[in-house]
Amino acid sequence: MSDTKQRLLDGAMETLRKQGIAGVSARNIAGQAGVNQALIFYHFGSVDDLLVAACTAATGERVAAYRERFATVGSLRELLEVGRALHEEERDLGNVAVLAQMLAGAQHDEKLARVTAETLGMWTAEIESVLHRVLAGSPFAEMADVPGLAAAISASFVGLELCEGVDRPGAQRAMAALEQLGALLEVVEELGPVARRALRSKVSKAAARRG
Amino acid sequence: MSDTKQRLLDGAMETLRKQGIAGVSARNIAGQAGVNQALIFYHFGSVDDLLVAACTAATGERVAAYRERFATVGSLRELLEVGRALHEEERDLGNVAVLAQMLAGAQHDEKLARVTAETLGMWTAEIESVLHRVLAGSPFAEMADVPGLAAAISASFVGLELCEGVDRPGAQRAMAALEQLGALLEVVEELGPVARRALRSKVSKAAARRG
DNA sequence: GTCTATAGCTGGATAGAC
DNA sequence: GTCTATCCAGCTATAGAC
Repeated sequence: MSDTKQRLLDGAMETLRKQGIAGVSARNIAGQAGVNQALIFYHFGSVDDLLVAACTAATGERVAAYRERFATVGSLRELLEVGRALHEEERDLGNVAVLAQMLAGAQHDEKLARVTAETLGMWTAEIESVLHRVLAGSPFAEMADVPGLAAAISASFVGLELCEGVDRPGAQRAMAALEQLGALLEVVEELGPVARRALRSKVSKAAARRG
Repeated sequence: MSDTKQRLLDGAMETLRKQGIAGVSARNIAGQAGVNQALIFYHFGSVDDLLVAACTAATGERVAAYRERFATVGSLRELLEVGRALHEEERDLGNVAVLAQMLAGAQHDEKLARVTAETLGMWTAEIESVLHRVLAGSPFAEMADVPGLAAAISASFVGLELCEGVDRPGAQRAMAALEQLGALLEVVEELGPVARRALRSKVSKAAARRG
């Protein structure tokens, strides 16, 4: 990978971070990367294609960096703790913001939508594998839709990041509330058989209502 | 309110809906509204100010329209059901998408950030008041941070909307998983005193860890 | 209040020198 | 591979006729 290509990939991410999807342009990215604007078209063909390439490359790196940390998680509470730490670090690095901006842009950009779905999928798959491990042998494992739960967690983090940008105290309170919910789930895991049966029945009924 | 001003307000929302925050421009909005582009500056001063005005006006209308429906909610499960119905309707109308685009734009636009925080706050306040009513007399009421929970629910809906744009099946599965979680909370509400004490203790410990 | 016209800028993208 | 120069479209915003 030539130095210029790498600088452009980094510059694209940095621009998305600092200026958002509305601020992405060939000139902004080239300025951030410290290279000539025309090189974007020489190396990547278009701004859109550079953005796609940059998102693909960046996410692979981040997920790999966190895989190790996810591997140490052994309970729901720990998952939420690691999740919060991860969210805070990634937020400070600006990476959750990048994903949020990608998602916003992807709503009206087919190519960006494809790569963003992949990016999101990488995180969700990581969360899902942790959930499977953490929920092994718990009453949830037999009734919960683990992939669905993983997707819900991903989505919530994205939403929290965006909300944090306009109301930081509110978002932090929301994160704390989700941790309370995690603590609650742990208690449910330790329920006796009667309550467990009632639980399963209720959840089944809810599933039936959805059809 | 003159017809032109109203057309511009509607046109701004419609543009945000159809083209996203990156597609917002005086020409796009005026085209959508079917009026001359220069009138934006005559009536609102700038595109940014029009956007702010439009968001303010539109949200007030939507929240008022749903207040009645929220008022009939009497349980957590019902809240999730109304929430899902509301989300589907608002999604089809494109209103959640508008909020998501506003949040994305607000990350790098001070004026938009202020009005978006207000918009988000209106929805969160509505959810919060329902939560207070629904949780009255339940074990949650004494320990849960209801405003935090309301903020978490708002944030999750925003995240789900964005994720739905790139992975609809995944987002729908996530929504279903959240409903399972709601069914679960209802069971917890019916716990006996022993489990309830254990629950409170766990949640307190989690709170202490957060410091 | 609404229009046309336009200034002045920034955008994507390309041609062609080196 | 990288640069300069440039085209043309689209952008915000204003001036001035009506």
